[in-house]
Amino acid sequence: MEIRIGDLAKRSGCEVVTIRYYEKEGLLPKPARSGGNFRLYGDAHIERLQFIRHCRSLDMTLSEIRALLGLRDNPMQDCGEVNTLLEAHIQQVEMRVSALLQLKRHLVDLREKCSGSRSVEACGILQGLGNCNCHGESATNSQTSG
Amino acid sequence: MEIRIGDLAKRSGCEVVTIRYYEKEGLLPKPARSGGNFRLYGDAHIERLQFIRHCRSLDMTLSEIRALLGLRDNPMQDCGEVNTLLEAHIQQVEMRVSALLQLKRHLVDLREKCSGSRSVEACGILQGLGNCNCHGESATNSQTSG
DNA sequence: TAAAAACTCTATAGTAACTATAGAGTCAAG
DNA sequence: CTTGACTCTATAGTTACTATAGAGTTTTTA
Ligand SMILES: [Zn+2]
Ligand SMILES: [Zn+2]
Ligand SMILES: [Zn+2]
Ligand SMILES: [Zn+2]
Repeated sequence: MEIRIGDLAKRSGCEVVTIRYYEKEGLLPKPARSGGNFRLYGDAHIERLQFIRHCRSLDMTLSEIRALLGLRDNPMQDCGEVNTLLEAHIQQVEMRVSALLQLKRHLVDLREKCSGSRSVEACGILQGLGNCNCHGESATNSQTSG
Repeated sequence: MEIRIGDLAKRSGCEVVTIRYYEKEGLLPKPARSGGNFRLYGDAHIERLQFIRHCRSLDMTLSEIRALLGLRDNPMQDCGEVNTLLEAHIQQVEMRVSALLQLKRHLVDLREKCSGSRSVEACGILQGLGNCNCHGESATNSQTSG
């Protein structure tokens, strides 16, 4: 039961180019090839790709996923590392959420500063963006982007 | 009162290379140069960079910031567009937060599935990552990354 | 005054996880 | 036998930077 890359893409909800990209990155093993040099995938590939996509839908990085796949490929090990990785990922998500919530409070504050349609020059939003004391004194590099 | 790029970096909490990058991207106008070809900045640059950094700390993209700077540079306009842009940004943040919260519930679910230290092969976490029905039937491409 | 340290310059490549494009080859149907 | 759908490789672009190389400038120090 061998399928081509387009079918694998449909089954996994993953674009064809992305599958080739995962192969290049070493997450998916190189599949067999047909006479015409087309990739041919079997059940193991399908399942592995679904695993990867599931992890991606949980916002894990490819490097985290690589680590999980590595553990999965050595099934005799203790699963403590799996727990550690998951725990670290949960904490990252929590931190990101609280950063975004703080950021949103700030944005909503800013929105209040415009009391209707007037000139850009007088708009409290742009003024608030220019000279702001909401982060403390000087502009800090408290980046939250990722 | 002209300062060099290193001083501007210190004042704005922004790296030197980033300042040059903003110049290349057209967010900061090209400054005057000294005899030795060093960039020389004045008050207008300092204020403009602080504006940019403030917007960045609110997770705005450079393209959003470019739009705001464009409005700021034409002060006679109606400020409706500023409001629209801010509103759209707030909504993006809200969507990202709710996506992350959903994701976190999922991760916490998964964490429950391991009941202590055993082999990777038997670990409920890895099994949960492999065959999961939590998103519905097949893996959907409900990506939340950005 | 000369050497050393600190700063600045340009240009280029790398990061993450893809997406888009060009140009050629393969396969099934009409 | 041609059309269309699919696949192949290789390369460049995306975002907002970061890192590096190699050279020139300014300031500090001996
Ligand atoms: Zn306004
Ligand atoms: Zn602020
Ligand atoms: Zn376990
Ligand atoms: Zn799941």
